[in-house]
Amino acid sequence: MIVSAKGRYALRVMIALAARGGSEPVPLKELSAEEEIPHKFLEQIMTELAKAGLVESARGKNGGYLLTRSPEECTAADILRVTESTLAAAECAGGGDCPRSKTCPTLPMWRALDEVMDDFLKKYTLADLVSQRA
Amino acid sequence: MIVSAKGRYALRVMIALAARGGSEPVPLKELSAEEEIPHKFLEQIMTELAKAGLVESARGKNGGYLLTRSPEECTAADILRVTESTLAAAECAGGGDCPRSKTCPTLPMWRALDEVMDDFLKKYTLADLVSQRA
DNA sequence: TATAATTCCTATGAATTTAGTAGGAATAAA
DNA sequence: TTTATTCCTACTAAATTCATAGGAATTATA
Repeated sequence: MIVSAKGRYALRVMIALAARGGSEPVPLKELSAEEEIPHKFLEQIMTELAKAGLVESARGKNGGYLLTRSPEECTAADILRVTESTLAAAECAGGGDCPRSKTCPTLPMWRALDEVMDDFLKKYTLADLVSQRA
Repeated sequence: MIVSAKGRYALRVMIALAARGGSEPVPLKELSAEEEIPHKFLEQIMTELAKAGLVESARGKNGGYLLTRSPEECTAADILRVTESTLAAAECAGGGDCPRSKTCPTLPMWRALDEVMDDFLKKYTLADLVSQRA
């Protein structure tokens, strides 16, 4: 049970963007260097974050990425929901497709765990996380 | 972020054993059929559970598996700790090996999430789970 | 003692997912 | 027109997950 590198990278990049606080787009190249994330991999991640509306991009020279919301209004849950194919603890938790779902003794637990995790991750905003930096 | 099939199988098998409540060893064959888990895969899982001391095995004819503790004293956390290679939300959470760990703004969150999940899973005993069955 | 039913052990393999790479087209500033 | 950037599509290597396979060791019982 683990958060993927993609998810961890996404979170770190978003924190880095929040820490800058600026209105100037930050080029991927800088983010990649700063956070030591492979350039092309980060490119894919930024694309997903942009599609989800968490960042916006500026193309061409002097382009880059910017947060679309204030750091107080963007949570770890928002970000991880984008990059993690599923945030569910067990895939069953979503699942209408499991034939056992009607009588499965573990399903309620998985559902409850999902909620606990989601509630937890919602409590951490980018603003909170930036202030954690040493 | 997901619990593996192995972990889900393990939990279900342990619940099935708890539901029987008996002192007769239950052969893997029955568990496999009842829970629709591939026989040879379940064999591996039972071996791990046995090594961890959660079940004991009886070899030879009329052999099988038995819980070593009462269902009230065995939690979902105990079981998943055995089968999930890591229960940690992010691998960093364990990590002395990450060079960022000293200043990483996300590490405290991952650690806290681990604790939340572990506390949650500790609250579910096999006795609780058996009583959830329809 | 033979037989049948079981666990134990070791190895292998297929499918999926994850993490990363590659090359170039489109866009925009200077 | 050059340069710096994002955008798009495809590919690939490695790891992990989910099994499968075959037979050895052990034990009850007829």
